[in-house]
Amino acid sequence: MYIEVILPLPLNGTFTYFVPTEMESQIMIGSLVVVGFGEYNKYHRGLVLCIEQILPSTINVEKIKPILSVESSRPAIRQSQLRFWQWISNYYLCTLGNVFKTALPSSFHMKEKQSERCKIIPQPFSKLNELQKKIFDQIVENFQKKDVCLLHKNISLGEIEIYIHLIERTLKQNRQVLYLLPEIALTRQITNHLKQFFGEQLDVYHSKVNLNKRMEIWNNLLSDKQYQIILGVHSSIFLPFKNLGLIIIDEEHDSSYKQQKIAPYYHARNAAIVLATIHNSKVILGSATPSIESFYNVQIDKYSYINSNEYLKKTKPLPIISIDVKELKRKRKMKTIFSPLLIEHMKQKLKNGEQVILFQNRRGFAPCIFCKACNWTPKCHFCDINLTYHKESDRLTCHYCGRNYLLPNKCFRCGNLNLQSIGYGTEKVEEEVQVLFPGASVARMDLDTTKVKKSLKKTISNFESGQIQILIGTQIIYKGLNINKVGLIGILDVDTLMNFPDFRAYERTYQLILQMVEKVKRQRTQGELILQTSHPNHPLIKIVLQQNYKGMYDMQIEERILFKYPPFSRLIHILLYHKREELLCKVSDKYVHLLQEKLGDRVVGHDKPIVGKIKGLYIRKILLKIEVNASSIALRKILEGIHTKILKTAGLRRVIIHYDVDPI
DNA sequence: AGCACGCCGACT
DNA sequence: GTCGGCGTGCTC
Ligand SMILES: [Zn+2]
Ligand SMILES: [Zn+2]
Repeated sequence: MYIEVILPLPLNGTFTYFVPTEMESQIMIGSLVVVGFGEYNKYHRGLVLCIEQILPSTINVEKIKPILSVESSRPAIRQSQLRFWQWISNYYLCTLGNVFKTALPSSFHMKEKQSERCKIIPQPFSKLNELQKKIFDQIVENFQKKDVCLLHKNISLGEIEIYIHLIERTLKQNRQVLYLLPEIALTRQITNHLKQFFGEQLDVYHSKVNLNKRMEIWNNLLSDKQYQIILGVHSSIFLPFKNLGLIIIDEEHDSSYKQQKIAPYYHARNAAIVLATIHNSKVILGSATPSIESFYNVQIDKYSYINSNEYLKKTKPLPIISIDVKELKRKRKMKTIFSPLLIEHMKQKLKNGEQVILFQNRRGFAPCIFCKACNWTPKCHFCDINLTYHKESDRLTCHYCGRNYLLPNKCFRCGNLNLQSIGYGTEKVEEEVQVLFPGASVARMDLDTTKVKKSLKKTISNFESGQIQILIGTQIIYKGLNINKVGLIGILDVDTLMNFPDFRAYERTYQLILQMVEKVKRQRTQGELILQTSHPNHPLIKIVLQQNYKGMYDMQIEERILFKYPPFSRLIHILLYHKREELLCKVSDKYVHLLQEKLGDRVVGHDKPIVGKIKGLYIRKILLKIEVNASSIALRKILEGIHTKILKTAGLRRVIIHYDVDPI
């Protein structure tokens, strides 16, 4: 007996192995086998894709090796999952081996915590209030017509109660539920809440859950033992569900849903919607700031829509103040990075016993230092980027490769001793706060402070208990920080957020600020937001001040139409990496040429990305804009053809090629 | 991807 | 002489 297996490698196609007679009875399609691969017979786990009694004539008999053992005779995946894998591999332009590798719980990350297993007696469901009931009924009604419903959340809605009732309804129909969240840090609260009602029926699945537990969840789902609820992050879309009835995708706008590290670079929200069609399942997308894409799908009647704001009586909007720092600088009133008004409000809030959060999405002390005489700036030797000065470690650090450098005492180019810094990160904010508010207890929360074990948890609990008065942080403050006595959030530099060179920058900025607004509104304390910007009259700032989602959408959708950006096209980034820049340019030109032959003006451009070199590899980026209704299989064939052509060309073997479909 | 083999320049 | 970077072939 011979079998074709998928191996967890970025190689196209399957590999043929021989099955010794004594193992034949254990082999089924979907079984897991252990095989030796390559000259050293490296052990790999393989998935049986098909079984043959006779050897296919295309392969040399002598090459064929026997399998070493059967790891799992029972199929490890369901038939429907294979179709899903195939879709992922075609759409996200990767091999089935890539999908196989990410889909199965791997024993790679061995550092795990013990999962606590406490018996909980399920409580009766709490009753929905009038509004929640209304929305629940509306969702159920919408599901009759459309499979996907976008729920535009509002803080006073209490959507979790609605979700709980929808879950219960689905379980009653003997169908499974997948509840997706963008980040592990957000699962804890929801777990605790859901456990109260669903007890053992709920399982949590993500990479911090220990491997045994993950295997147990996988096997339980395979053996039809119970109908259950899975709460998890992106990877849980690969679990062997038998019969999904509902997928809840909460915070659907969050870009963490997009896998960035290894192929397949899938978007879990979009993939989950495809998974839902395979299962004939319903989908709820929840967000207070829906993504442009999802809201557009509402406009074209693909998704149904419920705006909870329409059901609620108008509450007083949270005060947001914008401060014109350009004007203040001109009048020389910006003595620090804080405007006088911000300082005034901070003093007031602290006097009231309230807390203050200062947001600056940049860690370190200064993002760039330069020579006053000749403008020289220290750069990373391996990356094309300025080094960030970190005062605490007194080093220059590259944020792309992590290398540290000693601080130069003079300019390397002209020897001048006068080195200055421009811009500011959280460390500098912290320092200035300590000068301005000498008595206050101040903490900083960024990648550098949270790298230390348990320090994130400690800072969070110290802040929540009120011991910390002023918290300075990067985006990390979104991770599981509950606030209840915050009187003021100051966004110190809205301009860098807005001016980020990406067509989604305005959408992101809006979402980031309005998510803060939602956080502040959730608490009893009346809070406010202060935005420091140089463009107080910018349309986006005005829209943010009005807290006008539709305004943001209208403004953005116009731009998307004009420049044919998503949702009016599909973007694909082809990223080329190589050590030598000249060679890379040549490949890039050739690649573009070959692409243009087949795809014409869908090849929009190729250039150096903002950071043109990372970890010693130069980078070129080719941008494709593809029609939304184009066949991904046809496209895959074209790209595959060009890919092999390039790699077969003499001298270009070592070029690394990555496809990023629907890049974020 | 990851490994071995073989080629060529450069360094003790 | 030999070490190491780099191109190439190959994995059932
Ligand atoms: Zn200089
Ligand atoms: Zn670097």
